[in-house]
Amino acid sequence: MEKYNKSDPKSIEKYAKKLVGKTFNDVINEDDAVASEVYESDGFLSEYESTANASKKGNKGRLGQVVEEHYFHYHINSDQNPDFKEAGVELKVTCYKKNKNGDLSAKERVVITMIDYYSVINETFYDSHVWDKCKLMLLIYYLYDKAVKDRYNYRIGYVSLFTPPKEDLPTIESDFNKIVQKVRNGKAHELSEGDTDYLGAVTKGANANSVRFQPFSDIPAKQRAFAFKEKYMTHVLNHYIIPNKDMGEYILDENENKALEEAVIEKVDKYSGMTEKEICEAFDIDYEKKPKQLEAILAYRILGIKGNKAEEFEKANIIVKTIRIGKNDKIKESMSFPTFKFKELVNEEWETSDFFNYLSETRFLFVVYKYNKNDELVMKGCQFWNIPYDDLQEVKKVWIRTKQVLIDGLEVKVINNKRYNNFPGSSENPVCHVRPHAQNAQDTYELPDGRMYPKQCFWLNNTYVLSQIQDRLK
DNA sequence: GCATGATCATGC
DNA sequence: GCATGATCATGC
Repeated sequence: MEKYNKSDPKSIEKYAKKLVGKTFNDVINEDDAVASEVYESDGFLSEYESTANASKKGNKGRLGQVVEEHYFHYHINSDQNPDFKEAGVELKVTCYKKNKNGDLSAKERVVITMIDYYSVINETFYDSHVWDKCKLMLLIYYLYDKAVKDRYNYRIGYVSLFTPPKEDLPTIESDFNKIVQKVRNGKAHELSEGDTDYLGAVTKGANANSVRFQPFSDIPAKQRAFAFKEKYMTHVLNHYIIPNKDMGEYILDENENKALEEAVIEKVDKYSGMTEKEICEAFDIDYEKKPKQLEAILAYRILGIKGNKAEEFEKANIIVKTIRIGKNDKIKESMSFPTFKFKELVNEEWETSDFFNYLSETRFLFVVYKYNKNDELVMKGCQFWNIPYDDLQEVKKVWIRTKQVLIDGLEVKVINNKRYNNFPGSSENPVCHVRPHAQNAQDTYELPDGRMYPKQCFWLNNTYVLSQIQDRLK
């Protein structure tokens, strides 16, 4: 007798839920009789052995194969159909982790399907291949644990069918359109995960040399796949897979039926031209007390958020940055980022470095204010931004120089109790530079040669940031 | 006025 | 206590 009805999603889910609490070794061990039959008749044994060998090398995705072969007993298909074809269900085995504070978060993106640059340009979202593969997924979440040596001993914690909720669909559709538009513009090689909110174009291939042709340009583009981004999957886990979690605050009403970015720009635009003081009055905030970070607070109030956290920004990995343009039409300060550890940076390569990942995966919301003649801050509006491909190549130069300076040994001169160094400065590159970012002189990290030195970070040059602000906001 | 070093303030 | 956003301070 069949253990589940392969044309009924609910039946598949019910059967799959019995996986909760099991490790992958449990799944294999409990599968004795059937498995050996399969191996004998299909020659699966050799294939399984190669799987085991691959997993020792840390090959990912193979845990999914264990569930497919040893629990559902279907052939692994690499064809374009959903895994459970009759039910239209795609199986995704994915990973979550427990943070120090006890919160759970997704450990990885969920890759949906490779992007075929030639066929995707003829698709619209709801008849696209990617929608076909993500509209109904069976998510099997296992807990990542650094202490567990054998990956097959990871334990499955949650199993659930998942359909992207209605309120996310306009945003996901808009993400899809942005990606496809870049391909149509012959810019597939400039795609970046930071271009979009929930659905991203993630690089997929052995290394940076895994490239493909694209239809409207001769420039080879990296292989990429559609994927739900990591932060989006964290949200899915905490709000749909695990019920009853505190729901947080949302910018969009469930029935608003708008893509996130469009809705945000619209809301903020309603206040453009108003002074900070006037916006305070509109929201009953005491301007005379002038709380710190007032500009950031106002941005959230305008978006209908009482606190300083919007669920949509969390799940799209959007960071809000306030920008103040001076009366002289210049931005006074450069833009800082998290500090880096000297000893870690020297062991990184650019393509896999922290800063590369941060810049290419993060999307920013610039909220722009400008000082008027009376020295009042006036709201100009907002824009979403992520670093353009060409500019990221400039950052790469600075990053590589920084690494070389650390390898050669940082040169430090002390003048008037200030330590001057030879990290790349702001006149050296149009896009970014390296500068201290610490609490004080004692707030240090160790250099590769053992000296302690004040924490530093990469900064985007103030002139560069200004050049990225849309004219309508200046 | 700009480049660069230094540090404050807030919130978790 | 620390990360991070924000801004000050100094010298050329």
